[in-house]
Amino acid sequence: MVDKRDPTLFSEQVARSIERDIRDGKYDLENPLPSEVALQATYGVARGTVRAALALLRERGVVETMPFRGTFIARK
Amino acid sequence: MVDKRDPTLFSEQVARSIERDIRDGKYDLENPLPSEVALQATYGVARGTVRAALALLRERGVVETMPFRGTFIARK
DNA sequence: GCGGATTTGTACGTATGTATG
DNA sequence: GCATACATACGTACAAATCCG
Repeated sequence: MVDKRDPTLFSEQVARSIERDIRDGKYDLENPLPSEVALQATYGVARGTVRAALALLRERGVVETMPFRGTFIARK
Repeated sequence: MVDKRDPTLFSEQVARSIERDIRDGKYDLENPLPSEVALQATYGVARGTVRAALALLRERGVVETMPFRGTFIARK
């Protein structure tokens, strides 16, 4: 869940949380991260916010999105 | 096998691979290409995806499908 | 010619991602 | 935030035509 009293943008909060989960080995390389709809429910934000967070992680080289397939951890 | 981390659509990946095999002389003109079920196993995708790939190759004039008989290399 | 196996054709349903209003 | 429409992909099931022992 996002902290609504944290001045950090929701999208940034979500991005950091997802990145933390990746670093903690919560996800594997072969399978996609939870869907946008699932993440939306997990963090209690709108789907657009989830997409913004994923866009940040793409820019940072943390994840890669495969059209129609899902978002994966970026391979180095 | 299809590369699940390649952003190219599965159907496009399969189509290119089949076309490559044809150009490499892997198949002959007299006999049908491997069946959809065989290709499904070869590439690790659903049959619908194989059919989508073959549809692409038909549009490109690479193959011809004989209903209930099989898909053949297109005669020029 | 018979009957089973094979192959393509068709139709669902589900899930996901994309795009738009 | 929500609704709609569409595309890709998977899985399943069955129908129809063909092939072959």
